[in-house]
Amino acid sequence: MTKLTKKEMILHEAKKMFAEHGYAATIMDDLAKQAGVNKATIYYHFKDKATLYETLFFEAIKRIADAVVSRTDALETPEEQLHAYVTTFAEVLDTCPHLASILLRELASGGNSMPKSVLKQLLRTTKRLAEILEACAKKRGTVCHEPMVIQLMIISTLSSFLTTEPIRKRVREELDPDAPTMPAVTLPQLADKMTDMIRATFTEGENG
Amino acid sequence: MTKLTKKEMILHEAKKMFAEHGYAATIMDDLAKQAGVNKATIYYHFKDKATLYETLFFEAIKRIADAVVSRTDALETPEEQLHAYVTTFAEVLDTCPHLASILLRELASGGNSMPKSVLKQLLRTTKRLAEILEACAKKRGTVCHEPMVIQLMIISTLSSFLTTEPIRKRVREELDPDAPTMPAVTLPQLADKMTDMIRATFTEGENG
DNA sequence: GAATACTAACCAACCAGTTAGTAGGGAGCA
DNA sequence: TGCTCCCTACTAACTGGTTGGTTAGTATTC
Repeated sequence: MTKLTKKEMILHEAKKMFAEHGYAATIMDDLAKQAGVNKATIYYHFKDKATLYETLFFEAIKRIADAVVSRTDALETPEEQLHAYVTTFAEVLDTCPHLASILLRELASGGNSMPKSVLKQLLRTTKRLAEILEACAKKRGTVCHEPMVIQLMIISTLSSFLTTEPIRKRVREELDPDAPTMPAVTLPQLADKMTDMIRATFTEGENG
Repeated sequence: MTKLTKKEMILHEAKKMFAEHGYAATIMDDLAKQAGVNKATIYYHFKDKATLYETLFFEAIKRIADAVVSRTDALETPEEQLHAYVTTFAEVLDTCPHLASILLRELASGGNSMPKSVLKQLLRTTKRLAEILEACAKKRGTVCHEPMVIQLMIISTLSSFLTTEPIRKRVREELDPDAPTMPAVTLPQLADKMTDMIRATFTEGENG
């Protein structure tokens, strides 16, 4: 690993801290200390706390959107595309688990502090998923389910799976060592399982 | 609606504010103003900010756990129980949508600030779900899937459905009026759909 | 008179953001 | 080569508004 510049150190530590503590509870003095930098250096590189957050959030979400769109575009059948969609989402979240926390927090606050730029990237993925689901539905002669529900399900489930590892550990250690805290499931397995579940909503058929 | 006591007003407004802004960004002066109460009155009724949060969080989570356990206990078949489980979760969250935000935020932070008392209540529901899923699996001769994954999926999906209404509105208004922002789906419908999806994981069979 | 419910005013710590200034390196010039 | 000028990157120290929590005291009820 090559030595990081101070600006990179700030970005790196900020991602961690925003994920761990949330926007409000991330303190700029602490960030400076963590990054091994004078506080004013942060303000030299970034306008203010909000801008720093936006920069970070946008980069991460764009990485997901790009990956999801390009990976699904390369495939033929909508079923393969669906699988690639979920798996890619999972993979990118896994390489940047901080994003999972940040996303969940944004969901929690109803997107209060979600910049428009970020929302646009998110919408890119939603539209891609909508196309895929519609193609799936058409093929089987059923209706296309509301894609945003599926989208929400995918994001929130994958994200919370990643973020709750410490909770599950606490449950095992403090409360009940025999609790069903899914020791064996991995993220790719979860992605596969979710793909299956979504596919099943088509074969099950509509009863509503 | 009968007039609320000051203590009740504090609890009521606090729930709203913790949900909307999160723990750190909820300011006690603002809370006092919102509740129409002197700030010292809050500290007369509650030891400190953390205790207020705990009290509130515990009451809400206990309400869910009680409802889920008693409602599922009253039913015979595991399929009915599963449906009741999801539906009850959805109903209670719906009557107290603030809890959804708070839960998501706790998931996001890996349960950092989750009191043990709350965790215990949550574990009660997880164990109940594990029993139900095991019964489902036994009946069909398949394996019991990791119940905590299903639990996470249920909680995070229902919660984010409730909390993201403002985001979806923003998408429609600011970005794209034709975006697939699920205008027609209601919470009970979502609960039904999720029940179906979970059931499907049993009939689909194991391929791993 | 003692307990309960409440308040105005206060305080110390905290924290986002600023200021005024330094170190160092490169371009232009004699 | 030596000099000035400027620019980028960075810092120690400060500021002023904010915020969790306290205090000392009042009104009311039992």
